[in-house]
Amino acid sequence: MAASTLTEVARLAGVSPATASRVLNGSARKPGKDIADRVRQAADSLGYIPNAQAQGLAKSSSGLIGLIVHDIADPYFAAIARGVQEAAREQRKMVLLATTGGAPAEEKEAVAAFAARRADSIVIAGSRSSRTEDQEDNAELAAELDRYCRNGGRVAVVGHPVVGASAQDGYHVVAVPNQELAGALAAKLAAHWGGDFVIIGGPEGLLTSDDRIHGFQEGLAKAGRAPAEILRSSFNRAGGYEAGLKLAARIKGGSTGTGEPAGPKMCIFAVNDVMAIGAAAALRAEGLRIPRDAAIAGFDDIETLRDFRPALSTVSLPLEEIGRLATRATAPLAGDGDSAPQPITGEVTLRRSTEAA
Amino acid sequence: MAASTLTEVARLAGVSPATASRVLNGSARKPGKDIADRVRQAADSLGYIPNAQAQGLAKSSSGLIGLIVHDIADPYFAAIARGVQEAAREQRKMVLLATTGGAPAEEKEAVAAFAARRADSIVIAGSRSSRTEDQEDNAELAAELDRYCRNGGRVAVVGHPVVGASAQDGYHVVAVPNQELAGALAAKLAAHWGGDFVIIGGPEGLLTSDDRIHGFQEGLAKAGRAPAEILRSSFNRAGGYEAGLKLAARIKGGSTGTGEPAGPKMCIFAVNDVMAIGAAAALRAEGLRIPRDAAIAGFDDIETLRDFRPALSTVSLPLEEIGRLATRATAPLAGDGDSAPQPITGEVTLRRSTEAA
DNA sequence: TCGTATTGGGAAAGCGCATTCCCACTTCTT
DNA sequence: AAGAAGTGGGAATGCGCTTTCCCAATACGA
Repeated sequence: MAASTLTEVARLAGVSPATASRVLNGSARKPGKDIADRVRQAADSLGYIPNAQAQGLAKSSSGLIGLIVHDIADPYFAAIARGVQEAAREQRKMVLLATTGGAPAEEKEAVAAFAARRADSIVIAGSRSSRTEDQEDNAELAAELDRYCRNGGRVAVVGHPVVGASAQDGYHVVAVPNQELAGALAAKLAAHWGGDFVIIGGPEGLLTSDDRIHGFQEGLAKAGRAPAEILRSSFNRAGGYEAGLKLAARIKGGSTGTGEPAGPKMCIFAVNDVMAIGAAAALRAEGLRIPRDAAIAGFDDIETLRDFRPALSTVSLPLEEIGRLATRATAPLAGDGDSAPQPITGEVTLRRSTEAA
Repeated sequence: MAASTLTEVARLAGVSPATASRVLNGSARKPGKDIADRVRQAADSLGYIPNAQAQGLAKSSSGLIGLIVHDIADPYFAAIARGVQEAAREQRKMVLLATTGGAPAEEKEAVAAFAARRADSIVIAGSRSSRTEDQEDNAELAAELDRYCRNGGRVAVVGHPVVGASAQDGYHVVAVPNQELAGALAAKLAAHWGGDFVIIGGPEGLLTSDDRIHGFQEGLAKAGRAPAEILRSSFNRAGGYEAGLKLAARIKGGSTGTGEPAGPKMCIFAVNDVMAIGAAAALRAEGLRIPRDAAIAGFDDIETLRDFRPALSTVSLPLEEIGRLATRATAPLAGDGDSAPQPITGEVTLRRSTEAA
């Protein structure tokens, strides 16, 4: 038994497919009440479910929102995804998910796939890369997005515009003030932390990471502090752990042999919470304690990580809201309010992990 | 400028649409090399992207996999989603996401929506409910799934079969041995824990929760221990916290006033990690320490929570693998190996949180 | 009363593609 | 060398739906 079609419903109800279509799937013209009832009854006696593909083909709009993330299991993206999902529901659309690991080439594929499915809009989350090795892929991604936009697609990207994408109609950027916030964090930290600062960053060229590093250094400078040393590693827990190990060795190297590290305590800023947690784990594994032996701060304020002890100082970002806003920005009706910059604000949240002993 | 169509490509290449279709979108018949090249060239000079909707309509299959979860931001589901996503990629399909908060009525909606989009298969993660209030919705969900299956859809459900769904062709269940594992956890815990056990469970009728509770009690019984008291609350962190507060009061109630709780220490089993973390946070907020004042164990071994201190004893579940297997089970080719039960195995993982002082 | 709007339903033409059938042509077979 | 088998391309149909256009029937004003 194949799914029943509109035509079958129409036949059962004794009307034309056109009429059936009009009553079942919202149309401007509303057929008479009696006829409508007959059709509706026929429809659910047959268990009719409209074929969205056919509908999409006919009115060239699919009711789909494409979401591109690096990794859906990363709580950062998961939180954004929840927001997107919520907004999608408001718009009565479904979300199509693509995970790319952050590679521009994959992102381009995803955009093409979304375009193929005639997704009404695309939301791209996740850091952009400005590495030279990604340059070509970025260009292709930009081209793909361009074409998608020109064909009436709407796209919103979280954080930075795609490198090389021309600002276009239907192209929105939800700007996240990474730099400012990192600066604010540095300022607050500098206010009651006398020691050196070290930054654990992602690979060079990861815009989000670079912005946060940059902002942090700026904040330090404004506070009259020397710039922090920068350790680069991968943008995830493993990267944080690895960097943490290095720092632990250094901290212990200055030890006086009493088991107590010597020298001024170090304050570590990891460019995201997950890395910070990794670094903290490494320190702990090396027998160091936080904040006794070193302070540590992250960025994002991931919900799942809030129960971590010592509580992590970080910058709270309204991730879910970001997802929601990005999605709403792509809603057709949002267009008239035009590209009013929806301002995302975060908040420096100091907790136990950076308390001076 | 609208997206270019196959016909336009064909015209540019000077061939018929049929030929163009054959060369561009895999067909059994391969046109001559020279013609193929011409077509391909025309295609990418026009930036042709096949319209997946039209393709789907024509061959009635969409290349879509529907995934139903309670909440994508819950790390449990996020992990499963990652597995699904991976498997989908293997099958060169995209995943369509629906979040339902666990309500059977919403799940039914989601299935209908997936059916409308002609998703090739549906993966349902998340606990089933057997509550009487959900009975009706469950029946409707089952009916919807039934219909979907009869129309050639394939579905896999993680954990328990949907209540009332008839075992059918194309209907797979990825069974998770919650009960056995909970029993094994109880056994191990009982082996070196003399005090009382308390279970923090989800609402009654949540099958996953009930199974874990049941299995735990069984394990206790086999070890010759009295059954544990059961506290019910919601299946998330907040629920765990709430229950933890109650338990904290109880623990402190027995206090001798020295700040040290008196009486035999209590071992808490929360039916999932997130609840366990919530409970632990509550105890800590009340000034209690783990495992000094109480032991606590969870279930799932959520990756993000592994850095939590004291390290949480739990049952490791291969969440990602579960998602992968569920998705693969719905792959057409997986059908010939028939419904060979893919056995999921977990592992009791004892860590610091249940160490006797 | 006739003629003009207006309403309400049906017929038909796509939407963009896959695919079946058909036809012209080449390559073996005996 | 003539017919059979095979090859490679095009015409046409249909997937299930929306929508424009058309037509009959009713409503209205003069």
